[in-house]
Amino acid sequence: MKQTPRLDRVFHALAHPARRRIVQDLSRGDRAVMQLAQQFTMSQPAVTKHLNVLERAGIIVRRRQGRERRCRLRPHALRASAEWMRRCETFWNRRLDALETLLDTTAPEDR
Amino acid sequence: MKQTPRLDRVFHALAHPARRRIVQDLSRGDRAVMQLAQQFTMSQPAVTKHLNVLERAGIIVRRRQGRERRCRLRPHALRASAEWMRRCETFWNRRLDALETLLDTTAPEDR
DNA sequence: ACTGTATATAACCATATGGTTATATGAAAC
DNA sequence: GTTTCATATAACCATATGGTTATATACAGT
Repeated sequence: MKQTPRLDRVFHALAHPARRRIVQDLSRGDRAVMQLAQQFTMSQPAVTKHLNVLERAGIIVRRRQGRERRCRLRPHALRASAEWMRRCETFWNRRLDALETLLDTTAPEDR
Repeated sequence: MKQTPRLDRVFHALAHPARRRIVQDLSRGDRAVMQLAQQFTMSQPAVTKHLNVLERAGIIVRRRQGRERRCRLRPHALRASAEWMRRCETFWNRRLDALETLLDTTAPEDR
């Protein structure tokens, strides 16, 4: 994934349980990297890599604060992906509605 | 990803543009594999692989019909993922609300 | 300046992903 | 039964992913 568009990156970022857990944690407030890393068995560099993935997806930002780097969620970044899924369901429902209408109008006696 | 839970598989499945395109196409109606493959420059086996990913995620099902195999969307499979994202936003909004309340009550003069 | 703490980077490794071509299978048509 | 069409599988390849350990960097405290 060299220069992948947002949707790719966001969905990919959310496809890993560790990253989802990070996101959920951040949805309750900002966290330093160590605070996040403590919850996992994996090494600190591994956590940093996950944070990089989330940052590239636009889901989080990191800013220095003293010697820590605090991570903050930008849930706005999830919007497009959520929209995509919603739209998909909408189409589907419209399809179901159409089917129902069809059944109602063309073959009521079959039901 | 050996025995990954649903969320992992669904998000991963949606992280590829070809697979999202397939899903969008299927949201307009069932399609045979060839019908789907024609839209892409990639080979038919590549498309089959993408369909496998979508099927393992529970997003589509395939059934024989004559010598074709028709693909059908099961948008229900997207539900859990959409919910997850929605919940994440909800937490975030609650946090913003709390912050606002805090600002209102503790330091109205700073605004 | 020196030490410790927080985080990032480098180098490495095993496995997964996404693609290819060639071939096998399954049902249809002749 | 042989051919043909639709699809899947096998074998292969390059690159990406997710992890590790060791090391570098950045700031804080003394």
